Amino acid sequence: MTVSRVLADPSIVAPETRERVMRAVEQLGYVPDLVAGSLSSRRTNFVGLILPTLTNSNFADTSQGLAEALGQSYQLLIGYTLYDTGEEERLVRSLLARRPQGLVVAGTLHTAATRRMLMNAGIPIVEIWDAPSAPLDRAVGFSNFEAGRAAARHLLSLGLRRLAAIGSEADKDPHDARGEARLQGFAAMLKEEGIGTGRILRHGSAPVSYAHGAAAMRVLLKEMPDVEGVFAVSDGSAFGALMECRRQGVEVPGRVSIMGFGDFELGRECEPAISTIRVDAKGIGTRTGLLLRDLFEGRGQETPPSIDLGIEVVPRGTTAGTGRSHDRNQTSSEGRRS
Amino acid sequence: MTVSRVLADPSIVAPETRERVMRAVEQLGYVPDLVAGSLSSRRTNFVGLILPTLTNSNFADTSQGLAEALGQSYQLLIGYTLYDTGEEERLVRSLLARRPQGLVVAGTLHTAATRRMLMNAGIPIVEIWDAPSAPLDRAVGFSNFEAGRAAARHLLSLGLRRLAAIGSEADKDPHDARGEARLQGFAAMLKEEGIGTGRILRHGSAPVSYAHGAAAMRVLLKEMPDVEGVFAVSDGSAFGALMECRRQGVEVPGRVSIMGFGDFELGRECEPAISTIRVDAKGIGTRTGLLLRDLFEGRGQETPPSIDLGIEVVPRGTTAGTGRSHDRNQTSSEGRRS
DNA sequence: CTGAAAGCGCTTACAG
DNA sequence: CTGAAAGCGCTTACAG
Repeated sequence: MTVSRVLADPSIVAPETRERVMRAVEQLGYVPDLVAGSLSSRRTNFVGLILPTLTNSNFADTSQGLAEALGQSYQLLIGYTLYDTGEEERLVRSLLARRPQGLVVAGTLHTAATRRMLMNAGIPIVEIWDAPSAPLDRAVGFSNFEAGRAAARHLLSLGLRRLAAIGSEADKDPHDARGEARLQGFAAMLKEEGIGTGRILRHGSAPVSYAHGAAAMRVLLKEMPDVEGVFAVSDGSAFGALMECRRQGVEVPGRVSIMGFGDFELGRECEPAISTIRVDAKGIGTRTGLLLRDLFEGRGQETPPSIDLGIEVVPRGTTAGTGRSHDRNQTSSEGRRS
Repeated sequence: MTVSRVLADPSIVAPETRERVMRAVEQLGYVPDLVAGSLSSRRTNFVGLILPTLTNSNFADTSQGLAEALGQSYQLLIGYTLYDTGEEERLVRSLLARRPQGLVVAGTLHTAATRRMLMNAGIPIVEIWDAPSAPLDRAVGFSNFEAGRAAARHLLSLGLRRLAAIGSEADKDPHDARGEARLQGFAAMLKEEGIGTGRILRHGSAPVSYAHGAAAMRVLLKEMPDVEGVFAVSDGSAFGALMECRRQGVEVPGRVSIMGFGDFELGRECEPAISTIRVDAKGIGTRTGLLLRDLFEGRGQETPPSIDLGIEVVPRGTTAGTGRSHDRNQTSSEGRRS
């Protein structure tokens, strides 16, 4: 028990004893067993993290941010759902069995059993990558619906009128609820402007990436050859669409403007650079980590349950005006909302 | 203890008792505490995974493969080193404290303390993403040196002679030992062919990605304007180099051929598609997972300590011959080695 | 087939 | 400032 004290807080042990213990630890290569420690102290220092996939630079950034903000004393327990609600339920159950002190979920959060388990877990639950007004417990994110609206508003502000959006199928099981919210925001904005809903193309299943964007663009160019502006629900998909245009000799942004989402490094480094909606992916992780540490230490009760980190429109090389812009709305940025 | 039996193996409990237990479990929402279970059974069912970074699609693929092969009963404990050996040591120590049953390391594996801890851990250690002839314990990967040689051989076979390779600085801490091995293999091949070592440009620090490739290419085009072929140590870097060429109006592959490494989805979907060296990133994870399960169950002792999954040259749109190809070596594939 | 006992390796009070 | 005792919630033999 004295060893335990030396390792936990050396200052409360007499210098001479401390030295003796340290020497023994060194010689034996003693590494304390945190499994036993966790059981005894009822603190595992685990934080569970549930993501749809890790092959998405945004989610990778979020988990890096979370790991950094939690610091060395907490260990992340990561699981992937592949956008499947059944898999998510299995994952929540097995993570909870490890007795994490908090659970961070960017999954689809669907089955009733999942919700019940989360509610009854007795630990802080943080839903990330969306900012619902009434989260299960807490939320850190932004409004995906607003992101879709902002994309539409930007394309409209350039004078473009024949618009489309590409995402994945919404009513199947793997499915991407956040991407769907962006599509709906996009359609809603067009409706507000009284120009129909545009063409909302739900193609293939989540997760969407390069190949998805290329395939969807191929379909779109065939069925709507005069399309002027396209919003893809992720930068990966936007990149695929851009490459498909290049293959078909369709000029971007000359003939069609393309707008992505997520501000991936890929889009910044691409030539032309991809116009996008920036979200602070790493910041979502960092903010979540800080919130959890507060909650673990009994602080943070006054933090609002839903934290909205906002979005920002970033116009770059893949969008351009038609010349006939009769724009009422010239803003290129949503700014920060909270 | 009967509850424990029902949950572990229902068949050994009388049907009636079993039913009673199941009903109670259901009603109470009982989730067994694996922390206590682990301590008692001395099996945590944890597998530690140490990666340089998750923001690299290859490593993300490897971890997905590993997770799938290990299956539901094992939980991955993931840590990032950011290519820093000190961070790696800290990570190994804290992972070992969780008493994993196996440890998978794609880190840089540098400090003496790290090696000592790994040797004394008493669990299977699998080094991945390289296949050294004498691993610490076991290894699953391929030869990075051979990958570099293969890249050089491919560029030479196209008749290109003014060659260069771009990677990151080798003698600092963060540094990428596997990327460096590729550079050295590249230089070695050129030497074998008696045409010097080419220009080996070690620029910036690991990890290398899009922006790195662009910056390195900028430097290279300035100091070696007549360069004919470039090997980048990752497809991310190759993509950045390709974009930089486009910005500067340098035709690829017309004026300069570019070759990457890793066969990222990005390179396949890019236009022109990036010539690369394919490694089976997900397969490395899968193979490692299967090996670990064998070892956990007392099998797999006869498996060779070092498993080489081989590499394959994949010529695509960013490399083309000069016309003056006096190639002795037309092979476009390394095939599978073991 | 089921239950009582011991113990996994720590931490947390509690004495001294 | 340091040590002896109890206990965290399971699993593993061992009896019955």
